[in-house]
Formats: sequence, structure tokens, C-alpha cells
Amino acid sequence: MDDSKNKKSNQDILTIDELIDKASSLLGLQMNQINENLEFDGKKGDFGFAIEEGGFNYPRNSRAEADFKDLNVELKVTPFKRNANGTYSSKERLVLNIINYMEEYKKSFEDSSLWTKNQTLLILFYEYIENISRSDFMIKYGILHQFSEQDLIIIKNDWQIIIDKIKAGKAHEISEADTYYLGACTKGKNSSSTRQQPFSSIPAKQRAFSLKTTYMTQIVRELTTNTKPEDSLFNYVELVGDSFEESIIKKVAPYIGMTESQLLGLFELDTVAKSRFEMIFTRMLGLKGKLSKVSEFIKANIQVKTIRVEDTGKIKESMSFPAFKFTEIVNQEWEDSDIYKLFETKKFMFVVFKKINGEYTFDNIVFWNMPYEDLNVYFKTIWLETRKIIANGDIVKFVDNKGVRHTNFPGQSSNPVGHVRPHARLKTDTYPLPSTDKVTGLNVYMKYCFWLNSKYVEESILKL
DNA sequence: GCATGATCATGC
DNA sequence: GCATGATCATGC
Repeated sequence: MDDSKNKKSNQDILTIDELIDKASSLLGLQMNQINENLEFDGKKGDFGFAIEEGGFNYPRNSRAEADFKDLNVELKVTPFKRNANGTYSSKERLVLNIINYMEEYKKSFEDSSLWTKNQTLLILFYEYIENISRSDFMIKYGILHQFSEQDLIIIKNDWQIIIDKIKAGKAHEISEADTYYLGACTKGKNSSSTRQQPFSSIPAKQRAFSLKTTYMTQIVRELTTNTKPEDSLFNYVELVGDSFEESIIKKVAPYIGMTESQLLGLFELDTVAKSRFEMIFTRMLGLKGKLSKVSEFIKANIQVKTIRVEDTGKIKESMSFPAFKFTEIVNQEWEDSDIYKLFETKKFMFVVFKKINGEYTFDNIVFWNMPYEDLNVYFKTIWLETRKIIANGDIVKFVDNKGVRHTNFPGQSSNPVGHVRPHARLKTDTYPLPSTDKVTGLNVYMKYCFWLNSKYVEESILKL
């Protein structure tokens, strides 16, 4: 068990108040002022250890119990950053403990490794600034974090979702986007760090419980602006059945089958704005502000999309995503790519309006994140092909006599999941190319992005 | 009718 | 001015 050195330093801090005092005294200090002994330009985990040692006089350890065992408080040190628009975000997810697939499923939530170690977190936030020495990073905020009752309900359910996947022999198919606040993020030197799972012989990537980047961002926003979120969903929506999805579906169920004009009338909306379907949905939830500002949607990294289905059962258009930079894609590996990270972490909430007798009618809500195979087999193929085409300068196949450029990018018919198409204001709206295009000699090209095929949205997501 | 190239509309 | 979500235009 603990050696004598551990025991001694443990006794330096006896109460929560002493712990908070000690933490407060670290605010405004740079890493090198807290601990002069460590090299900071090396490994990532150093700040945690450095502060345990330099700030709390507590030797490094990797034990399963909380850092301040008697107080049951776990110390976390994590970065936040300033965005271009002046707001602040968490830089990373907050990694908690590694999941032992062979053991965790045997436990109840209350006895789980997650809950045993992490029910109270002392989180110290330092500001990450690009191009400055890591040793100059400064601790700016500290909080003693306990989960609110509502957050805890979601987190328990998230834990259960992860456990259910282990029990189904699908630990290798876990995605961070399966869950809402608590994620299972990959952890290890690289994607080949795997471990055994109990109900399948397939090795699963090593993963750790973590609080999603977006969950942490909401905490950072509250600290940096010193305000609570304007709109909190679960003040309006009763959490039922412990599930995020069920709660929202139950809330909007009374409106299913109502037409656009009925709903506009009901909510006293007099508008022809394109965003009127989103406005209607906002009112169904009882919210006033923008959906993108709802703290639960931010925390869970949920993106709401309204979809209109025509009376033929078809969706008119494919779904676009942010444009990629040609020069970035050629220097990335699949699992570092923006589109991989997007689909690996983002949960979509589709609000479906169906055209019936000539009028759009509220149909249902579909929660979705990209399944493992669709991402790591089909979408990966599209991405690899795209990277190769750009790297080889092979974008344009030929230019027809009207001047229209036909490309080699993977089209809608080449892959069941997605394709690559322009996403720009104009043809002249371009990003630089890493390799000169062989056919046209161009060094810049119109912005492009990855799309989800409309047929994929129809058949695989909405299951029309 | 669908696939693909190209562009629009809005908000910040 | 740009990112993002959405849609138009054309040819097969």
C-alpha cells in the first residue's frame, strides 16, 4: 500500500478548506514558479505531476483511488484557450481513469472505478497560449467540481451505455459520440495500444473515461464570463428514464403530426425565415434563445439539424460539413483528421419534418452518431482517396468545352456513406494546393468539403 | 431523376 | 470577410 512518504504528505492537507486554500494560492502562478524541478517541454502529463509535487507536496502516483484519498478529491490540471472571437474554450477533454474492460462491467455505477475515483474533482485550469514555453503557462482558475444532480443522471446513463457496449462484445466499436457528457476516449501511445475485452476476442483500443471537451468548455465559459448559461434545457425538460434522448422525445411528442402552419400559430410565430423549423423546435422545448447556446447541447456536443423530407420520401440535398484545407489533409493521418474527429465526437439530433398533403408536418427526432464501420471503413476510404488525389496533383480529370472542371474526387456513387464536393462562395474562393494540379497547372483550388450522401441520410440515419 | 459542379444566404 | 448551412444549375 502507501509508503511512509505518501502518508506523511497526505497529512499536510486535512480538510477541504485547507485544500481550497492551497489551490487558491496557486492561482496566478506559472508552472515554473510552482515546481522548479521538472522539465516542462517533455511529456503531456507533466503538469499534473508537477503540481501534485510542487503545489501540494504530494509525490506522483498512478493509484486507483483519488489523489486526496481522505477527502476523496481527485486533482486535475487542464488547459483552456482563447478563441479568435474572444471567447474561451477548453483545449482538451478531461481524461479521468483508464477503463479496464475486464472488470468495469461487473460493477454498479456506485462501485465503478469512475465513481470511486472521480466524484469530486479539484480542477486547476491553466491558459494555453501558442508559441510560449510550457513552463510559462499560468494557472488562472481553480474549482472544486461536483456533478449537479442533472449532470449526474446523464453521466450515469453514459457510463451504462459504455458498459452495455462492453457486455455486447463491442468494446472495439466504442465511439466518444455514443455518449453525452462522459466519453470513452482513446488513450495510449497510438491507435495500436489495445487491450483485451471480456466478450469478444477482438482487441479493443485502450480507452479512458473522460469529460468531453465540450463539457469542459461549458465550465470554462462559466468561469471566464462569470455567468450561468442563459438557457438550460433541463430546467424546461424533465429528465425521464435517465436518458437524454427519451427526455427530449417525451417533451416534443405532443407536437408530432402537427403541421408547419399549426405550429407557427401555436407558438405565435409570424415568419417565413428559413430557420423557422428550428424556431419551432426551440419553442417545443420551451426555450427562448438559440439552440446553439443551450448549455446541455454544448456540453454534449450535440448538433441540431432540421431535415425536411419530401412527400416522395426523399431528402433533396446531401449534407455538407466545413471546408477542408488541401495543405492540411496531405499532412495528416486519418485519426488526426478534422472530419474523423468530428464524426468520432459529435452527436447529431435530426428534427424531421415530413411533407404530407403538401404541408411539412413534424414527424420525429432522431439521435445519431456515425457507427464504427461507416466511419472507420467507408469514410476512411473516402478520406484516403481524397488525400492521395490532392497529394498527387490529380484533382482535375478534364475541363469540358464550357470550362466546367470535372474532378477525380470520390463521388456520390462511389461510396454509400459520403462524397467530396465544392463548398465555396465562388470558384475564386480558394485554398492553396500542396501539389500543382497536373491538368490545369493551378496552385490554388476552390474550397471543398466532405458530404454525407442524401441517400445515406435517408436510408441509414432516418431509416425512411 | 440523379450526380456533380457551382453558388447563395445568413450571422458573426 | 469568412464560416457554415443550404440550395441552384446543368448534363447525362
